[in-house]
Amino acid sequence: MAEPHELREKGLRLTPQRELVLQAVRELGHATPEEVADKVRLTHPGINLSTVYRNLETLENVGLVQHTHLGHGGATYHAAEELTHLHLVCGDCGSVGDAPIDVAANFVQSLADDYGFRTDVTHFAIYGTCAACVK
Amino acid sequence: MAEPHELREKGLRLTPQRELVLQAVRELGHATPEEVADKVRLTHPGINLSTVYRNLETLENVGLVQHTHLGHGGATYHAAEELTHLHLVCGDCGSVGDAPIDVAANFVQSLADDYGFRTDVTHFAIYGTCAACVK
DNA sequence: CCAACTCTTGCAAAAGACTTGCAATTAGCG
DNA sequence: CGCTAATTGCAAGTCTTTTGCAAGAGTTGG
Repeated sequence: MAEPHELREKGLRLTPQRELVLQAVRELGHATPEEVADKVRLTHPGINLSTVYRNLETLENVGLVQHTHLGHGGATYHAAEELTHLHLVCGDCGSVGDAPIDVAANFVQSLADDYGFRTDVTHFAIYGTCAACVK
Repeated sequence: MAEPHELREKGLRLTPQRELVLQAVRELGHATPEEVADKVRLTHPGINLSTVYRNLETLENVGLVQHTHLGHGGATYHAAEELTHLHLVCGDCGSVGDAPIDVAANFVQSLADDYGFRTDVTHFAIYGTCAACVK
């Protein structure tokens, strides 16, 4: 096995906690630190919440995960591979839908052209009312 | 004077604290609850922070102010009249720029057409890097 | 103008979310 | 195998926002 483990490639130590946190983020799609901790605890009950927070931060620094703000208070984490969509947060029912980034392409372009603003379109959630609640 | 004071029209009691909070939000453009409290305290030192929180909530319920998420943790409040622009939050320098809503018109339309999602474009901040920091 | 009825305020405590200091543990390297 | 530095667990701490409750006001009807 010549697979140097992605974590090591990033210059990180390979600890079970770290792997579990990354795996949990990937499996959950998007989740708060608390949810990640719960997920991890299913198989590894002893893990500490601050370890989860620190690992999320570390993993974000090396680009394996990323966080987004879904409106309320806390951040939500995603695996980097998954950041190919926008989040449509419904203020009524709280659901989080997805939409491909392309939908925003023109918008992003306009901001760049008119304001010189380089938009990180995956970082923010789009807030509104989902189709189901509009009815 | 047949002016029934906008607050009373909304069915709210007219208290000095309430007026001051509303006025502070209007003068500040956009501000966190903490900032509103500081502003109000300049002229009315005794006001309690929880009163500010409660009034912001009350004023939001009747539609005189509204809150937006600018990325980090806390909410930011705006006078309802002012919600005619987007917020461009720079992740580098933390500045908050404005852009007219029109820039997002196409984007909003696409989301409505393709996903039936009715976007509240003023509720979320646009995250990215401002022109100054891009350089 | 007064009394009664609610809505509001202040205060203090509490809850929630995240951070930090520190000692013990452990991964990675020679 | 043994060392060094990164990492973990734990506890305490910070910061922001919320909540319970009694005291204090704004309103309305009389």
